[in-house]
Amino acid sequence: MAGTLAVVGEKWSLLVLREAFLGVRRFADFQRQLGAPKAVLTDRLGTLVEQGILRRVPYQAAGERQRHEYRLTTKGLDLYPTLVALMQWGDKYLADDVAPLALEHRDCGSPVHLGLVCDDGHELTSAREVRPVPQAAAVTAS
Amino acid sequence: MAGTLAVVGEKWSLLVLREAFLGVRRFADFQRQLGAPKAVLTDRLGTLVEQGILRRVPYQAAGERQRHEYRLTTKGLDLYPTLVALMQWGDKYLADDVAPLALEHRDCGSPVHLGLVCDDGHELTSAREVRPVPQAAAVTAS
DNA sequence: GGAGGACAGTTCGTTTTACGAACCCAGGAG
DNA sequence: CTCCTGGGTTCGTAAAACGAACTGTCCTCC
Repeated sequence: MAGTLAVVGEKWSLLVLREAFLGVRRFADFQRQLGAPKAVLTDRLGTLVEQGILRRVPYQAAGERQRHEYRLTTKGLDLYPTLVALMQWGDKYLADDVAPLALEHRDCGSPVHLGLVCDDGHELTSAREVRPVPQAAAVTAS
Repeated sequence: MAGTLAVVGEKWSLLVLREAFLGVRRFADFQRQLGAPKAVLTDRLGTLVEQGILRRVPYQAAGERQRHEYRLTTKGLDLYPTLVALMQWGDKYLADDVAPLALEHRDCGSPVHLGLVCDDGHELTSAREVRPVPQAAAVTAS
């Protein structure tokens, strides 16, 4: 967890990723949506690319010179639950004036939410139902 | 989401909460576990209390003077999925040398994981299966 | 009753980081 | 040839984080 935060815990990283999930790909659009200083944005996009969370893909729009855009990798897509978790908490407790975003299952149209589920199929409602069990490190030596 | 990050997105906040979920309650213990500067810790604990994520509870251990400890509120407990999301991503991609923590359902003993589920009961495997639908703000007017 | 020791902080000076504004460069459009 | 846009870089300043030292209260031990 500490490691994850070291990777995406800097000030704008997760917001950049949110925009990426919403389809933003170009530098200027990130900048407009977030209002972050360009220098910071350059740095954040750079580290996200370094970490393999985003890719820089060259592309060429008609009648424009070559540019590159930023797209999520699988590693980046797997951060989705984190974003959703932050979003759901915010929707529940912060009651922003900004409209929340509903998520629906593309296949069936039902609303989607994030839940803790156990391999027996129960869905848990509270953190209290979870017991943390420290694991031995993956030691291969005797 | 931006709001959530404004609340818990500062540098040590989520790590403090992780420790809180693992049962840490006292200032000195947080400090020892995290190695954060005391000034920062004071500040983070303060804002978390202000935000109603932690409570400061006075208590008195046998043969000690009165102290106060920090405990999670419901609002704080509801951040658990966020922490789990960060943890699972880290376990998957970061392969720290530190031992991961397994989570099991207190009732049935099965491992617990975080998943996106829709109200029809499907569990989704990828962010791609989700369609974000912008909501109108909660306007009560016509 | 005085010394020493947690515990829970403050205070202070230094180093990082974020911020905002200005500047730079390339390619197309007019 | 000049202007505009996209994607940056380079400043100087303002805000955080850091680490070490200092404060104060109560408790135990001598």
